[in-house]
Amino acid sequence: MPSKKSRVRARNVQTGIEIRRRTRLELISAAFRVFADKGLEAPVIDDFIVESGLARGTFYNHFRTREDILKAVADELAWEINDRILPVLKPLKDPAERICASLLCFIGMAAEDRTRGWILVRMIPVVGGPLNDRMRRHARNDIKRGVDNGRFQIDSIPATLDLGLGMAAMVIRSILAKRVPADYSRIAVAMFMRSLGIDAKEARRIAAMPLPLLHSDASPTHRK
Amino acid sequence: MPSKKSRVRARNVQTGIEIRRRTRLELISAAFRVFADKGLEAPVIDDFIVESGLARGTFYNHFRTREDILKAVADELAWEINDRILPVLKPLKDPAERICASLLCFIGMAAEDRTRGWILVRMIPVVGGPLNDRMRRHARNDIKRGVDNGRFQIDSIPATLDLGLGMAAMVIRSILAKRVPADYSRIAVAMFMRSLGIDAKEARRIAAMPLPLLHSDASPTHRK
Amino acid sequence: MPSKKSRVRARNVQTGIEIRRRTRLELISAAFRVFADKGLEAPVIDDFIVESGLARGTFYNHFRTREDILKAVADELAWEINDRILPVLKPLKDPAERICASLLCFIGMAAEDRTRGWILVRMIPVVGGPLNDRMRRHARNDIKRGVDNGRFQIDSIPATLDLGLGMAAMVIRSILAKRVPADYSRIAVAMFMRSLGIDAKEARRIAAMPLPLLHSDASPTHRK
Amino acid sequence: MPSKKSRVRARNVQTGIEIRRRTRLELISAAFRVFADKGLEAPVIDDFIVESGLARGTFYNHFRTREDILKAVADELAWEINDRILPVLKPLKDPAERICASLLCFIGMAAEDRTRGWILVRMIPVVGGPLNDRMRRHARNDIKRGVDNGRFQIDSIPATLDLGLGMAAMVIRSILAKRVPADYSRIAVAMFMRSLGIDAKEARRIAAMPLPLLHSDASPTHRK
DNA sequence: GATGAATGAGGATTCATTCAT
DNA sequence: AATGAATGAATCCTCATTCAT
Repeated sequence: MPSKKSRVRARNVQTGIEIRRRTRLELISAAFRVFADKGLEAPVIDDFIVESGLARGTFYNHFRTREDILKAVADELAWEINDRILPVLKPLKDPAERICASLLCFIGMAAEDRTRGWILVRMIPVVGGPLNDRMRRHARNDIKRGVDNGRFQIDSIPATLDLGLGMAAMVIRSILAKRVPADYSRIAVAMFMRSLGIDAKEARRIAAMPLPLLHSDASPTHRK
Repeated sequence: MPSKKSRVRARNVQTGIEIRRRTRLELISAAFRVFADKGLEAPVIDDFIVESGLARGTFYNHFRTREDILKAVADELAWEINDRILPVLKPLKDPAERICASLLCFIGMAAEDRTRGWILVRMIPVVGGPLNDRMRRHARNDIKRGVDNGRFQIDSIPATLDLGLGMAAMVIRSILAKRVPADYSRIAVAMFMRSLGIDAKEARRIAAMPLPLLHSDASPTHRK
Repeated sequence: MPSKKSRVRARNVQTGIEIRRRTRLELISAAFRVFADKGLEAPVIDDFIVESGLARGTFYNHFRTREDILKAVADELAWEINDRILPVLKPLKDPAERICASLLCFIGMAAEDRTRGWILVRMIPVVGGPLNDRMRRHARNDIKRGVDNGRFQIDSIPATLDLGLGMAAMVIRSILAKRVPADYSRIAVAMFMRSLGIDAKEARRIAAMPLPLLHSDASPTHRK
Repeated sequence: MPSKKSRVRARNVQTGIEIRRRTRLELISAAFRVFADKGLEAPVIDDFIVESGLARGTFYNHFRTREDILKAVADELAWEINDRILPVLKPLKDPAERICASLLCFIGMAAEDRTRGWILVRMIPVVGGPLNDRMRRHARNDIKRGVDNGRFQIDSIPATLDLGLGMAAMVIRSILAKRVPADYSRIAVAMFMRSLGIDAKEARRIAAMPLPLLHSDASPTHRK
């Protein structure tokens, strides 16, 4: 049985770790806003400090460079997106439907929050693929299963990813920068489905699937 | 009839403009070499000055920031690319072939020179469309003609551009960053053709067209 | 009788001189606006060039330094002010009235045009006395005559000038910067008259003299 | 009762603030010496850094421009002047004597040190009134009391301030720039007193009051 | 005489990083 | 762990001046 002293010690350590975690999250969230505001290259470490209201030294207690914190922000983002996409994918079996749903959710989430959207637009060409390993695994699996069961006819999985991601980045960009029709993302995703070998009619049908919180279904939050 | 004075004046101005143009070009060309050498982020304005052999003030007479001169380099690049694509397009009548050739040439030229490639990858999401008006006009015309003569079935021209450009950017990126097969760009472009409604076999056939100086045909210069 | 040739030559020279004079005036007038806008120290030569629309070299054909053109502007100003004050003084014999009228006109002209006003406020402490010799001569003469005929009792002419000029500068400043009553300058000048030995009632009477275009009589042009 | 942690924290913050204050004062004092040495316009930021022995970045942590630090120096000066004037005023009850003493001390201190003098001459038209709130309060109170007890007959308090400050600025300027008699400031202040309604003889009597360290009593430091 | 392109010394400014508290 | 003052190398930028046309 642990002594009283060691229990107190444990709680203190616990609290310390907890505080540290929170400080870290505050820095990440501030950095998120800063990157959204100024792009991925312009920000200087001072911007993160000012936005977070924390001290200069605190930043260096958690991150060493701008690149470091950008990575943390991107990671945070990828997890958020995963968390929103997975429940939607759960009931879907057809690889075509799963990929379509993933892309629509992805685009939808980006369009729903300008900050998040611009970070993604700027990050996709930098990262050059799905934002984290979990996403990458899911994408590859779905594509492979579609190929295996004859739903897709494609010559290269990397090329498929390039096409899908490139499309997504440009569509998000268009939604953020221009006036586009409400079903713009569905049109673009349907086109992409055809490049996998799905015929036009079927592609349109799939891309019309009902989804929570899509750009096409609800007017996006337009915060600057 | 212009007076002697005004003629002299005109010549002086002309000469001035000519000198200015040349200086500007020299700066742009030096900047291109610098970007090639150090990447897109590292260079400082001093690098452009040293490389060009011109004066510090001269740089500021022509550009205000690093971003500024990068944009000028990209613009110059767009014109070069146009100049390379147009002769290739000349003999082609079929809109599908024309679009395919444009994309292949574009990707090919980008892949052929790492500097050029990274500049393009970086500029595409910034510009959000064809890199200059001439390119944009050509692209739109070909798509429209394809739609009119029944070659393409698409629901949105902007979505088509987003798909094509996004694909191009990511493919260039993959060629520059990863090991990809020699015919990678042809595979990706063929996929894109299918999203326009071209059937798979035909798409592959078109994408296999012979072209001068393509990534598939000549190994790219791999300077870092 | 001059030959035709020499007459043409004469006209040309005449025209040349005329053009030069006009260019010079244009530079001075541009500088006037610039000094008013940015103060006496901030402007750089480029500001004069941009404001005038003339060429860099042209500036150097007429002036060598910023100090040079400031002097020219001040001179121009002094002449303008003289030209407005002298006709007003002409009918006045009493030195008290003459000095009062001079100060009121001076303040009035400064208040009437913000540009002119701020230049004067900024110049008075720099010049430290009447703006040019003609003004200085007039002021001294009037003070001396007032002393000689017993109208003024003062112990020092320089101190009198310091008091008058200092008052004028601060009053102009107040009119330009704060809300002051319409007869503010008349109140201040009346106070100044008392320091010369004029009794209060008389001072107020004199300071109430009718004058053309005074801040107290007509609402000033408030151009920025 | 504050926890040990918060007490430690408080001390740390306290110490930080203390250090910051000291650094700031060191910069201001170095700047004063630099202004004394080179005049008000010539110094460049590097001069302040070298003179203070602090780092370049430290300057920018406290001030943004040369004008900024000049203002800080002037402010410091205003406090010093207050501190010198107040003990002199203490025994004086008569508002006329108090105002007279204030002006004489003010002019005297300015004349006593060229740097201080030129800074004041330059700041007065910029600030347009007493240099800080304490001075302003004192001046207004004395004027009001003089009006209330019938010692002064004036029509406007702001005009009185304009007259007094304008006079002081120009008198300081004259003392610094020209050869003037030893009792110059007393003559000018006596004139000013008359404009408040004090009769000539009384004005001269008051202005002759004995004062410590006046221009008339000690020859000023004439460093350029 | 007017023009405006180029020049480069001189000075201003930033910002990643350290470190005592 | 958090803080924030100080640091100074690296970099940016201005602007008076020249000079060929």
